[in-house]
Amino acid sequence: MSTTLTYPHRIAFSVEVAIALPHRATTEAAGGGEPSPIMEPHFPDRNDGDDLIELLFFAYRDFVADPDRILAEYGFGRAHHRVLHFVDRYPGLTIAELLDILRITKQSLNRVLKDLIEQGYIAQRTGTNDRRQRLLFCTDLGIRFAEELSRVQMRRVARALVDQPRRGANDDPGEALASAQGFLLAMIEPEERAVVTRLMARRAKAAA
Amino acid sequence: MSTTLTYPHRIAFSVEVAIALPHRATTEAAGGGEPSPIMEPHFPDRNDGDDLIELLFFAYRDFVADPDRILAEYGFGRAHHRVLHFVDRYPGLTIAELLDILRITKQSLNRVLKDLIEQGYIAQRTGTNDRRQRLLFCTDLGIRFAEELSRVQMRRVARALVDQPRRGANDDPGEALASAQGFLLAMIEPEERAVVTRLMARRAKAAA
DNA sequence: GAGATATGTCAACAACACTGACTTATCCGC
DNA sequence: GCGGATAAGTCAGTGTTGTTGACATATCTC
Repeated sequence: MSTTLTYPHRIAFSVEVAIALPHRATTEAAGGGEPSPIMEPHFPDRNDGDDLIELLFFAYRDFVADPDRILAEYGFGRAHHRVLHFVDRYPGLTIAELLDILRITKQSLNRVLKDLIEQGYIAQRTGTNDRRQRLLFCTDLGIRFAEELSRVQMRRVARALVDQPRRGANDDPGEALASAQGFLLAMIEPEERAVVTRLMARRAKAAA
Repeated sequence: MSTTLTYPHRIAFSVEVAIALPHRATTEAAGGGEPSPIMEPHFPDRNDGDDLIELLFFAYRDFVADPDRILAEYGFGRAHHRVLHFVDRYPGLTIAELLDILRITKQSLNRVLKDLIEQGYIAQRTGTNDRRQRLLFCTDLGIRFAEELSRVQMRRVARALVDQPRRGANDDPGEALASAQGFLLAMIEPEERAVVTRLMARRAKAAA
């Protein structure tokens, strides 16, 4: 069986220019007299940066539109999805951890969490180490719902890696995956990157 | 002057597995009898897809947090930013075009647009070809404000391309830019990709 | 036992999206 | 030039999701 990869849309705008400056220039080594400015990376052509900013907007717009359609059928919103997703993927998450992930207030979280608990998608258990904590878990119903929502987003992401226009010899979707993960991770606030990787490592560990 | 590129955070989770299937398998060519299923791309390891989904969430979360801080000082919100951004980058945009970009209702747009017009950031001109249209332009004030908001996002994106962990020989930030643009474009709804590239091409043309 | 911490809750409010209905100005085809 | 379609503006009501501020309860830690 022969298969063909199709690249339906090639990028029309210029991508040839590179970032001129590294994150920090090591000018300190040169001499002692000059002040040591932190060199900011920048785009030689502003349009490149703007294109990326806009593409992120468009990508996210369509990325959330998929689950939104399903959520509407259930009478839930995006906020419910986010909670369900993280509880599904990180069983035993505490309220405090969830608040730090979502960056919302306790009151905002509680509203949607209460909906999900009352309707049987999420269950709470008192922490064993610390009985003040409420550990969050998905019920079977919750797992199935999370799965259904995940499916459409997974499909879009997988398709993106396949459809993604290829540059030169870099023709491997595994490369595309690593590349996309690297870029998105680097978009996260630097001090927060370790927090995110640690969170995700937790999942990898649980699977093993 | 010698410079060093620093790669502060390497990805800890596995990225070695590839997408198994192309967007559409051309099984139609083989025979007539079998139904022709549309083969969906998928992840051999679900965790890879989930990681990407979560990274997109975290990246977007921090990406919008930058301008949000500035907007709060001006008494504006995210919705104002989106309008200002697109009007700034695509002068002469019509209401209908803006609605299609933002995917919101006329009423939602009007509320924030009115704020921006009243406070002198955006001006309207009646269309010349079609006098029903209201063409949108940024005032000098609007351009400066858009620039200020753009700067922080541009900084994050440029830094991401430099900080992004490199895979093998692929050590060029220009490559990283093209790669990120390709991925994000491919995340857009397929029928909409051409619309977006056409929009962006408009800007490239205007610059020439 | 005292203070810190994790969580839950009440109330009010703001931003931003929605629907539905209606108006005005303009364009385009006959 | 008339009539229907189209671009835009507006009024009114509603829902989701975020916020602040204040306060209660249970539990941990010292």
